[in-house]
Amino acid sequence: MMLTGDIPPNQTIYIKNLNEKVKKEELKRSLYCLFSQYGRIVDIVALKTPKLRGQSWVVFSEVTAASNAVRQMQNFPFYDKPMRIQYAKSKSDCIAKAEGTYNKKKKQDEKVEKRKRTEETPQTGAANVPRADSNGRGPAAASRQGKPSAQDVAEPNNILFIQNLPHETTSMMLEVLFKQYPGFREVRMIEAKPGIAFVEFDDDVQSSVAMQALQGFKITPQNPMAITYAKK
DNA sequence: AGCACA
Repeated sequence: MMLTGDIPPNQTIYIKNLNEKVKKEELKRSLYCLFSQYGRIVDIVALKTPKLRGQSWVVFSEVTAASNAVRQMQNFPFYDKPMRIQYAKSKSDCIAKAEGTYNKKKKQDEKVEKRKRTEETPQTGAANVPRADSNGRGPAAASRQGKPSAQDVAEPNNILFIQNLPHETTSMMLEVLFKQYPGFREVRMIEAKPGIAFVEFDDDVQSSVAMQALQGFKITPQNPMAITYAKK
């Protein structure tokens, strides 16, 4: 159980060992899709600077959401690499700002302190790296109501389980909806069980994107789709 | 391996 080290809980999680080939915007979108099942996401930070590539911070509005995410998504294979998740070491700026405890001057001081420390340790060759990009807020904080409690959320996988469909729904109808998302494979319905369906994608990132996009979609006004990952 | 947000 060395998963989180001894870092105290934080509503921001720090993810490393991410696939560095994935472009920043796509990475943020996929992280958003994957982690929004645990709670409301306030911000996602990802930088591609040499020091920070392959890492991201996902900021939740609640510490409990972060805790569930740390446990349940630990080592989850994401773009072919297992995610390593910990709590972030410090509070995210966006949270400090919301709490009114953000202090710009203090931050600058901390930065020069850090710089000093790294300059004291002998550098092998490498000169100071000029700062590269740092744009991009995370995806807007959209929320979904009626979220199931995080402990009974099925493990993410490439097959979605759709419930609360009107009984007249056909697989053709669902196909039209789901095939607009990349990686779509097929819809499966069971004659004997109206109102539910399984939709398969090539991988769990793609299924997550579709889930996020179509969650709550109404085929009739009385039938908002309830999409979860299928149990294996 | 690597803890930022301007």
